[in-house]
Amino acid sequence: MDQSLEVIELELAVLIRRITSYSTHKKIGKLDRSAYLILHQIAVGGAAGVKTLAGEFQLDISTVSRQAAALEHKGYLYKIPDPTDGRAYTFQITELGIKELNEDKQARMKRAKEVTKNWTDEERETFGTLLKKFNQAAIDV
Amino acid sequence: MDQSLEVIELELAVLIRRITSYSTHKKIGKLDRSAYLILHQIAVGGAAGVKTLAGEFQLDISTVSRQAAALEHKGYLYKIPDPTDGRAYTFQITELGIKELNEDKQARMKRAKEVTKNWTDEERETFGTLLKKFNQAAIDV
DNA sequence: GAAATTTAGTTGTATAATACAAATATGTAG
DNA sequence: CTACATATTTGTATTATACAACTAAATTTC
Repeated sequence: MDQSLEVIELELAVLIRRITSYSTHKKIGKLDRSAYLILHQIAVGGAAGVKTLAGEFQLDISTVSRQAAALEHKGYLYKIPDPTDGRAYTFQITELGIKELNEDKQARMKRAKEVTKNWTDEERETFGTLLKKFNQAAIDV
Repeated sequence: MDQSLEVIELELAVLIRRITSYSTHKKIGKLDRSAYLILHQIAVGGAAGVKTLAGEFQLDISTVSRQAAALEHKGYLYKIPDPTDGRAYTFQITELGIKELNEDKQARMKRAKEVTKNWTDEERETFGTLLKKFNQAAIDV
């Protein structure tokens, strides 16, 4: 088992390096990773406030506040005042936001497709499943 | 296949978020990811200059130069002048560097172990293999 | 072989993502 | 009503990074 753990920890470090390197050089679509995840989360989970989003991404509220404001500015999100709490807002995704999210998703899938072009379908399937499982488990570690 | 690619691209984005978040909050050992990868590379692949290292990590030479200088300052690396080229140096790892690298590796493995504590040995094995395969393929994408 | 060009590395500067702290405005409890 | 708590925004500092300018040494060109 230690053998596998050794591979996993090293390759995770390498993966982060590879992907962050890639994303600084060749921008994927118009969205950076944070923007992509925020739009995805809202598209899937519905309107949410910065506090909720920050919790989900384990980011500081101030960071998400700026990111959401930027997305609002670009017309991908709009603010809905909470009718029961004058301090609170939720962000909802716009049509343009959905369009951009989908374009970006296609670009990201394309990249994943290129990288895994010599893989079997089963390998891709398994990789996705294990990544998801890892992420799920990594929430509270 | 699109289904798998969709999972992969999303979970990759989430993974980066999780891990970078983790590493800003709970520092693993004394080494950040760059430092860890540089020490690992030199420990495994032998002494190397900043240009070589920068190529391997797809980072700018100036970035690696600073990182290597920091590691030298901490006593984890030392500089060896290239006898055939007065401009060039290679960095070699010190005993202290090896010690620190191993401690860090243990800490990283421990974290990977925690995250995958409910996995089967086979899943860990497969995950490591596919991560490695993905990284290998991602070099030239 | 001197001048021009290239190369290895360092240092200066700018940018972007982030956290933490302070500020604002609204809500809730005593 | 006053004090405290909460949701969000804004100010400031840090860090990792890239790009550009620089230094010194090597190589090429004439």
